[in-house]
Amino acid sequence: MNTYYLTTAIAYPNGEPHIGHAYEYIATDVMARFKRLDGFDVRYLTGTDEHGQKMQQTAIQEGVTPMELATRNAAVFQEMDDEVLNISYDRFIRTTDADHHASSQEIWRRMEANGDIYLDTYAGWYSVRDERFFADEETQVNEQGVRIATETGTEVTWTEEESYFFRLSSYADKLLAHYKANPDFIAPQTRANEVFRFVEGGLEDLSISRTSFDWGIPVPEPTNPELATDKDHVMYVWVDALTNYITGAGFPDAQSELKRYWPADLHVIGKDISRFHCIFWPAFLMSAGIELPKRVMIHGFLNNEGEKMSKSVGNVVHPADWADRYGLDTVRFFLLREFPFGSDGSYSHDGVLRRKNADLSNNLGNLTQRSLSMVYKNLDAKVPEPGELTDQDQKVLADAAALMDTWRTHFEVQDFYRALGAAWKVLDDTNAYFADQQPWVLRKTDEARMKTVLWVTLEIVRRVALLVQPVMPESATKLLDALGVEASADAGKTNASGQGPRSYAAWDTQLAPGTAIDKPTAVFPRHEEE
RNA sequence: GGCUGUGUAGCUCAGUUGGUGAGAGCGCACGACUCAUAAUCGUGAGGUCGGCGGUUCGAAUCCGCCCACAGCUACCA
Repeated sequence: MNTYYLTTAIAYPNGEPHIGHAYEYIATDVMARFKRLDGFDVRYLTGTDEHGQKMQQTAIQEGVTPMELATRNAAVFQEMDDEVLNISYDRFIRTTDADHHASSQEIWRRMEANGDIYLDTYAGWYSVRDERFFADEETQVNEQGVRIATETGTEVTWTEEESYFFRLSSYADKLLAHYKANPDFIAPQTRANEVFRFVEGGLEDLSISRTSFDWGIPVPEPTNPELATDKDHVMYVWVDALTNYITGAGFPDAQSELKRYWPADLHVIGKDISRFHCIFWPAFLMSAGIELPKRVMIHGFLNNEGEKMSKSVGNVVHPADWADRYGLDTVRFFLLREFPFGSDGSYSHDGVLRRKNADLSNNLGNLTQRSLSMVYKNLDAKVPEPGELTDQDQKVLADAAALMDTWRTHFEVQDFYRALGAAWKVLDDTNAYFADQQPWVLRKTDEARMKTVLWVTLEIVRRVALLVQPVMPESATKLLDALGVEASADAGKTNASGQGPRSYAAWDTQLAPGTAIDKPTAVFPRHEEE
């Protein structure tokens, strides 16, 4: 069976999850469910990135240990995945997991064995009060002429500390060659361009350890005596964070049954961390002699009515609030249907409402309801037997049948926006077809023809319902229930979804005449709110 | 400043390698129908395709300049 391994970025759990996190998890979930329904052996990894100075500082402020803080906050993310978003991850990895420690130390050893790690000093703006370094742009010179950290207002001084470095500089050409040979490695193109230009400008070696704090994975004992030191180093968090992707595939256990998943097919990330995934990560892997992931898909940020989401503006949306207000499936649908994945998006209450009422209630929901109602009331609640198909029947059926290939093509590049657009075009046409055929008139004049029209319509609804299971698992399941399609698996939640009447393998298994249906009820009620 | 993009109907956007009179969805107006979730179907509104200039028989689509907006320009994550 073909494997498909995909990941989200792991969240830094020093704050609460917001709709931006949810966006990434949902999109990745949709991709994972799609592949499972399409018969792939899928593994979906998500989790939390728990080390680093900020976690340690936050813990100190709150009077708990870093581990306690991490455990508490990781649980918040995991609960959101489980109880709010219905995310079908296969493992929720925490960078504090024991196997991840082993994995991170092993990739470090391999990079070292390849001669890419050396000991030197790292210089930067250091705040004694905050006990941390600040990047140049995180500092400013105040009115007294003293350089301070913008965030905390404390004085910073130019300081050097011992650090291990990674020879990133020697990987620029190799990276460029890889980008050129693998044009789909980074998407969308505009993000890829940014990465190319950055690398073309030359790369500096990267400081990959810290001695100024200890909340991290210890650097393993060096084998090369020149690297020996009496200081305690922990890994720079990005070394450990990125490595989660191979830990999730069983690294370094050569016997692991998870090994079949590497190289990953897809890393889904936000645009703020493209450099780490498109430059540092492949360089680390090259150094360690590990295959590179096949693709990094970079999504955009969500704006609230065109404005950046921020705590100070007070327009931060909590996923649970949205799910409660509109329904989870509506939220999932909206986020993928409203704007292209890879572009920034803007959401608003009116926008969600329009999508919900127009696309879900009026279009898909009502098409289902009007056709099922006629069957229920006039045809003894049994799926009718179609007669000879007219050109019009065949046209709409063929358009619906073509959606599977269209979706596969678009999903290959995570173009959920166009995939959904194509499906809704078919639904638009089907509503027009239904109105044009006027089955309510045929009821009195030509019952056989009415049966054909109703069967054609229901068959198209079946295909669309089957198709949209990854996007709206709950609602699609209700639609398939209403059509009397025999249940199989779980709408893409597990690999069991790859076969049976609700898998994509059943794409051409048409709706069986004679199937009993229940009294239809609205699957997508219009939005009601005071 | 440099680099990369974007700028098309009220809104969100499509528009292959330049070619019949510039499109879709939503929203809006009017009309039709009544199977259906006050849903659906049809018609329409007539937008200098950011601006100027150029190439061409012909450009939203190529070239140049300009304007506006966004992103990137490394080690907090």
